[in-house]
Amino acid sequence: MKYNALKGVHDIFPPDIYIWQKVESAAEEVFSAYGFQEIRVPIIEATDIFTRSIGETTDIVEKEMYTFPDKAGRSITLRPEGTAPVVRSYIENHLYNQPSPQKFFYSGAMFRYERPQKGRFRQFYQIGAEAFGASEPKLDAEIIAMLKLFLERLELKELNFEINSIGCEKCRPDYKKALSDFFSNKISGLCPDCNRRYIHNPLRILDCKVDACIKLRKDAPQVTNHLCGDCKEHFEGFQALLKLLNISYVINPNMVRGLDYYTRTTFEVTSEHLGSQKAVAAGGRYDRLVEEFGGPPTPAIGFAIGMERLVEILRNQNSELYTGPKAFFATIGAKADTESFLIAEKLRAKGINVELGYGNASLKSQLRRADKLKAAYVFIIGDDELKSGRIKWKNLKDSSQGEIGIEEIPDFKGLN
RNA sequence: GUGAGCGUAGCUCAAUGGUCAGAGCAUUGGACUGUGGCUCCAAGGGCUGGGGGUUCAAGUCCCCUCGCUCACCCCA
Repeated sequence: MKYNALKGVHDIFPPDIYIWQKVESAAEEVFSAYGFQEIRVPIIEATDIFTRSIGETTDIVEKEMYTFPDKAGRSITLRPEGTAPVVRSYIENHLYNQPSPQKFFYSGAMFRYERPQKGRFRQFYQIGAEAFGASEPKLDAEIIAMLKLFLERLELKELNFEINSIGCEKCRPDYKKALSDFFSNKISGLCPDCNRRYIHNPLRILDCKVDACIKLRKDAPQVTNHLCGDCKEHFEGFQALLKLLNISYVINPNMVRGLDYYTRTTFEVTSEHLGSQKAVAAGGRYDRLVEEFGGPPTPAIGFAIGMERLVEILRNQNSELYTGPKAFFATIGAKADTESFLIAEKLRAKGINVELGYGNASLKSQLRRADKLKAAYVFIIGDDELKSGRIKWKNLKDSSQGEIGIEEIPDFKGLN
């Protein structure tokens, strides 16, 4: 019987795992500098948490969620995204009673039942950040700056920052109507998908890739021209700060985010080094969501980074991240084997990476393995060495050799 | 859910319908009885994704199925 991993899920192991670890530690480091603290929320939640936040008619909710009844018949869903659970936690734990703004980051697996393709999987990982309790554009700009610093820390290049504002509950209905009016006499020219979009979410027509639709929407009203006074002021304030920070960006008025809860600022970071799924990170404001979830009115903003997409880029530009053991003990005979085992324990207790020979292998094959592992030093212990108490060491990089007293190994300069 | 491409050794790939399906790399061992890399030698490793059909003969042609990949939809 041969078992395979399920469609759209993947094992992560060396050498890729080193890239993942590098990304995770960079996130923790950079986000902490901005006052974000880690939060860990469950992978399963009540289904309502997602249907109500993401939107009943979005594709995620309609056909992509892993939803099932638990043994008591409750509807459970594997989280398809991270914002809703964090919002739930924020309210449930009364975190709004802490000084505002409260900032959190998280990292973990998300699940969406989709056909896999490059940069898209059924179980995928996101690093996300959410900040609650401040509506100023300063927070929006801070979030972008943090994302940029994080990406720079990883030496990612050739990334595009796109921003937009999709207004609030006051101005968006007007814009939606203007858009519907504009397309009302063009429906027959739109692709079948856009005909559906026209009914459910006319905003989506704006990012259709069909040529005919692109032509028809050329003179469509732009959301940035339909913002109310407050939203306009917010968007301009946001941009002014980005300019002060020397962050280059483009306004993409056609950028529509897929989740219903977004308000005002939305943004996306894309890379040309990916396939069709080129968004590495994306996010936006969701000033109404906390209140809709039964919390106090609380403006908020967040984003998520697609781990696999990030790793995909890093894999093609990163040098070797693996470092081998500092010491390798090659032994001849049972007594030497035991002796090396005891010395290794002492070194490991000091945090030194030590590897041992196994399985009665010949000295030659032990050295070969040490070389494959990229060990820095090999210590050779046989009967002669045990008798004299002088252990042979060899530097595998420059082939230099020498001897050292068995008791002095923990202080050997090459290991410390 | 829709469309296209591809499935041969751990990996990358060969093999006009015709001997026992091969090579390079990787793995293990040896040449070198206690010194890695380089070189040379050898070994292990395959239900050619699975099933059915055509044929004297199928890795190769046909059908079905499963899987992978890419794209659409949508999204990180």
